[in-house]
Amino acid sequence: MDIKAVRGTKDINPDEADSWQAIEHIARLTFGAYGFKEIRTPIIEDTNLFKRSIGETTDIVEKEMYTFQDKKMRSISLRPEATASIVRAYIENGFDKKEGFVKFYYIGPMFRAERPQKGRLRQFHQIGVEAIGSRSPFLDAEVLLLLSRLLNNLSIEGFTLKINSLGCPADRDNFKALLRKKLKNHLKSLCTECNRRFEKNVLRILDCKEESCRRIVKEMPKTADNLCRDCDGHYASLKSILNENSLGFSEDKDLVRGLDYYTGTVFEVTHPSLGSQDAIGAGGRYDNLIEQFGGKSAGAIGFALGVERLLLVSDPDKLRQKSDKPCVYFATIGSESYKAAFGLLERLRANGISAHIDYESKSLKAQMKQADRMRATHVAILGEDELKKGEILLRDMKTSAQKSIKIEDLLKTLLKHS
RNA sequence: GUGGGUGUGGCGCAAUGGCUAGCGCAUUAGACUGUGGCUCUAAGGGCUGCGGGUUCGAUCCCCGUCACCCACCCCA
Repeated sequence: MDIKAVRGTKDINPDEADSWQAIEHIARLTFGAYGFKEIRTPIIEDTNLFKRSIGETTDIVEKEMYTFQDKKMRSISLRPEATASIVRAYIENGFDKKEGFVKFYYIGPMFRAERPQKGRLRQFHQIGVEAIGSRSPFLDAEVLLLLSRLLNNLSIEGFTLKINSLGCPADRDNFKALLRKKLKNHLKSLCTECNRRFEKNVLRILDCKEESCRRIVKEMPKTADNLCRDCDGHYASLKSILNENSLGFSEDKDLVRGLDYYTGTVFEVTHPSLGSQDAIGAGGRYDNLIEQFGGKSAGAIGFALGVERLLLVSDPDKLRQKSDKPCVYFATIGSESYKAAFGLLERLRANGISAHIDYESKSLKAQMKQADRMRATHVAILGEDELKKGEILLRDMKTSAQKSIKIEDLLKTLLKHS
């Protein structure tokens, strides 16, 4: 075929979909325990929503969005992330005027037109949470505890949680000015990219991986060391709450995020097995965003996990919940037996038992093989002899034990196993 | 967007400027006339990513293109 899935997108086949469902299931249970409720927002949004939240000069908005004009010439974009949509929905649906404080989670596809790489697709999927309506450091702590709990529940090991604080917008402006002053004499030693960043987004220089830049950055002041009293107190409280609750983390004073709306606490979870795209999740506070969009001023914090990246660091066997529910395969010999067995399928299925049959009149051996391959717990063998006696041979595939039972007792016997 | 690598049955990989493009796994069938996993035997399955060029002849060499992988970048 000459038509293929578009660049950076892929199919999730049933085998893999099992793992997806497991991740989503575990995530929903974990979120539920922490009081988060699902919210589903549209995949397309007004382009301005992203321009004004993520920031016009960020790479995401500048060159990675799927943007098009609809028939009325409105600029529409596929969402590159979910926080902006959720803040929009929070305000548009009046949550700021009602309960004020909400905990939302979401699961769904995001779109960024980047060059595909391992762990980086153009349509990728995120699982995330947003808690809106509080500035308490206990909320920061809870969200981080939730993040860590979720990763544990997913049996993911060996990750690192890094945290930092950027401070309030005023802190950030002061810090940017301070940083520019200190960096001014070093411009010649910084890479060309950082020279551009100096004007565009000074904070990013702290993040540069260039060896020469890193040496200079090492000597630079840190955001977390230049916080106002409130922000410093908030950050200190968060750290002590995390310690009191035994959550391991490491402080990374150079951690900055690429989206403009972040303020205060920021964090990132990385996994060493992922290579260069090593962030499996990240997030932070955005205490200014709700107000900025015209809502009632409210603190907020959230994170997002990349599902494809979670899968890369997950063990599919550990994810797959071992179901001990019976799964019955009907093996038949002869057309009369087949007809009878076909009718029995319905009886079992109506009672929630997974039941299967072959459609190609294969040999008994082939049917057994098929049953084995689909991990059936039982095979119900029905031949002309059994049919005449009104019995059926029930074989337990684990123990290889089989016994003849009355056909009408089949359902009862299987239900005993579930 | 930049640089490098790869592209061969469903999957993982060989091979050579020239005879019918091989192997492992998987699939199907048989050995075992009504019984899965192990073993053995056999069979089916390929426009060698796509397009062009060089050549008597290209899977191999060259150019383009597409896709994937790795790094940069960015980020989840």
